[in-house]
Amino acid sequence: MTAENPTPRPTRVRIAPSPTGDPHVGTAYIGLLNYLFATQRGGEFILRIEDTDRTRFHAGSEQMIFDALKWVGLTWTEGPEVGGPHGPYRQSERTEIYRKYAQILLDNGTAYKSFESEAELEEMRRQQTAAKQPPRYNGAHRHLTPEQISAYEAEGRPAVIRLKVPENTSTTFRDELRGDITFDHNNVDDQVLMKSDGFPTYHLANVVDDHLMGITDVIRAEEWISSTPKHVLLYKAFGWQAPNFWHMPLLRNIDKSKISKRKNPVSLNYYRESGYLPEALLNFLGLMGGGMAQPTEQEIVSKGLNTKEGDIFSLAEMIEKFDFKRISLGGPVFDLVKLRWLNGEYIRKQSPEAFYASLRRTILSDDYLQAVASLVHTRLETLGQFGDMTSFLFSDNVLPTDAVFLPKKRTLEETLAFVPEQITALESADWDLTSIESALKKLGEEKQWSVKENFMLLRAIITGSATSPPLVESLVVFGKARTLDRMRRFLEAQKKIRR
RNA sequence: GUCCCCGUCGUCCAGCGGUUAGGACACCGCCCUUUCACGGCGGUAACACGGGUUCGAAUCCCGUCGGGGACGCCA
Repeated sequence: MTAENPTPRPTRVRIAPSPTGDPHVGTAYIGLLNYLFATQRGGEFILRIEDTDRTRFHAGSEQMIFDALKWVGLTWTEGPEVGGPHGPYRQSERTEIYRKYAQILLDNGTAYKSFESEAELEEMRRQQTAAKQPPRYNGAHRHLTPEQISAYEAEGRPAVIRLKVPENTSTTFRDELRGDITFDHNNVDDQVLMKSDGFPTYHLANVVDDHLMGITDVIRAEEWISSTPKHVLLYKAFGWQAPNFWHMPLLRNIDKSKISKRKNPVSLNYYRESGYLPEALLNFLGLMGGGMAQPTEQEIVSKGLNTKEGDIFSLAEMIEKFDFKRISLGGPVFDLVKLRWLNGEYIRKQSPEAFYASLRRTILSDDYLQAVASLVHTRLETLGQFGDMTSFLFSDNVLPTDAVFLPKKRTLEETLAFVPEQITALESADWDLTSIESALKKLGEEKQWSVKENFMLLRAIITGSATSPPLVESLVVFGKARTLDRMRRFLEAQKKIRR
């Protein structure tokens, strides 16, 4: 049952991000790891878009993912846009393929149709949870007769296709970092493989695609361990050789929970827009998990290294020295403080020309400066006032005093409780004038905050002042990632102050 | 609740049966300096706990505890 690897195949790995929002730092992390793995073995690193969830699909997301990965310096040889021999590389364009393979499973008895509605399933899980049972599909439609199936279909009831997990056995697979892991099938659910909308779930799609695309090694985050038995079962059901599995530790927040936007800037756009150098970010990501050997004492002496230089390395050095067998399994905390130090090291090492070029590429780009200029054009009397009016757009630390941000008729408590609501509203807004404005106004109406209170609070948080260029226009210029980050930092700062 | 993974300074890593348990970030002190930053020097700080195995355990085994993840017609 253990995945053996009798015939050596050329290494092929992939990352499979989902276009549901901003490009995620975890995507860059897993992307880096896959890239290193492939490059070290002379293999291929491919990019596949997992867009099978229509409800979470976000239009601009795919392009942002491409841009962000290129920004950090990763390149792939097959993918959407690039093409390749195993396309299409967008799962939404492969639905016929999944349908065909789902039918194979139906035919060979390793999957079955299931007709419960989502509401019924929800109720089932609710009862199980209430009874302190693990929530799990109860298998009611596992053994439907052909007649019953026809009857349901005649009724026009939508069906999903589920994996028929064999009873009274277990699945063992090898994790290349951890060794054998066994799951009793009592703890493996009859996972939905095809949704009623005709799209596959991740589980089916990733197995079919990985096989068809010749993926030899699946390097993904640890959160996938518990669904790996389902994938192994699928490979078996198809009679395919399973790839090797490498589960990487999860990046963590300061409190050790899985990294999340609530507690940590997680959008790669944030890092780009607030002036992190891509080499520094990549270097930092390479530090997470400890795949790089630290220099020995002799090396430090013979090469005249500063001790801290053991933490500083380029992509090329990672390709040369990164060792997957060295990866430590404890989830690393993504520590912004150390990232900032590292970034500072990179900035200090730049030539004056390179440093200036970096500024011109980001915080002082023509695009940015022009956008900022149009914000204050009619408001200043001398050009010298430009800085006075726009400094908040060029600062990283802006903190309003109570007197500035606290609305006259609101308590501190309700104000600090309202800010997270603003954050949530802005998170789901497209970043343009009308979307931002309507998101904020809608929230204000729901929560009985006047437009004035609502907007002045936000103005204070973002600009540090009660006077500023037009708020929403300023937010558009400042950018979504930085705006949200500033709001979260405001809350953090308040928490510290009040403690 | 069930299953799975993990457990060395606050954080990131080193250690892989015998070390005064090492480095980096952060923090503290001193030096450099018109200020700040950089830089230099020094310091505080960890093997979760309990049993084994062994002449000897941070290192191997078991248990406890702790942390995390998964349990979706999300990925």
